[in-house]
Amino acid sequence: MDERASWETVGEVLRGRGLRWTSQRQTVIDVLAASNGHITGSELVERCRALDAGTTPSTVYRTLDVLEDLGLVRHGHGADGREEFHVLPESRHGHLHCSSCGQTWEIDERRGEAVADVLRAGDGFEIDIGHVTLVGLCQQCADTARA
Amino acid sequence: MDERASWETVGEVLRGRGLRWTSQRQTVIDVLAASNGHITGSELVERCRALDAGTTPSTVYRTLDVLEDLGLVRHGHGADGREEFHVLPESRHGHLHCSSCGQTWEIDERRGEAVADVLRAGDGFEIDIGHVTLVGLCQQCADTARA
DNA sequence: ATTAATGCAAACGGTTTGCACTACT
DNA sequence: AGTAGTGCAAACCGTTTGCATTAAT
Repeated sequence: MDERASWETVGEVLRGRGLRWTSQRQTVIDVLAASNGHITGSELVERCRALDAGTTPSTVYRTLDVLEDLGLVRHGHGADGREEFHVLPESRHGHLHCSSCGQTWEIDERRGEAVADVLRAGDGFEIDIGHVTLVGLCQQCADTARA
Repeated sequence: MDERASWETVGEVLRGRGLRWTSQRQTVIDVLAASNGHITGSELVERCRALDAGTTPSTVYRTLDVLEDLGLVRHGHGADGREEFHVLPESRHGHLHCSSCGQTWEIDERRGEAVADVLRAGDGFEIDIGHVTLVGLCQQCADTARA
């Protein structure tokens, strides 16, 4: 009991809690495992549909809820405000989104810690760096803008 | 021409651009001027309706678009991903939202600069600190959680 | 008189819900 | 058999759009 959830053990963990292991959940897990660590709700739905054409949004979102309970994903919000899910296990990282070129980068743990330090030093705020996507201009676009 | 917009001069600036100064826009401006610097789209609609019961969402959102063109507001996204408008002129600041108690604080310019420095130092990313609301735990809630 | 702006109502996209049905345990 | 999970369709919320009408210039 009280097993740690991971992609391989989700099934058992679910069953251990009286929940069930279904092919739809399998599909969601497959897509999450193949994602690069973050994905929006609707992207997830699309990709699931690619694997299983019968995928329903409601099932996907409901599955995300239980996976969040298990600690396998955490939700946040992307640059445009849409729900975004961070796939665990992974280092707690944040995201940078360039509003000019549209690319997204990760903020590695070290740099995230530095940001957290600044805010903590200010007034003790414990930031959850992974909850939102920071927006701005990447070096390249910033340079272009200055030129 | 090329006038700088401000709450007092919006009317002239609009007219200078061939646009019009209407009572509905007046209402939106009134609400914005009375706001504490940030407000969501739907909040704005509500408050406008309080002043003028006939306020329509479409008009409010369309007005926000032109005000953004004039540089009087900038849009971003709040903790829950909803559109949030920052009212100018004001120092470029960010927001901190405590996911536990729900309160929101401002990140003053100095601290925002410090955060920007960290990211700029990392890879030259020019963050727009005002575009998103950072989420985490305020000191009080963080302490409670630790206890 | 022009044409920008409004109000309405409908459409949108992403997400959530109620409910009868299916299928894991 | 029991009940968690599903699929569907409809509802939701905030926001956007088309279009005929109103009103600022």
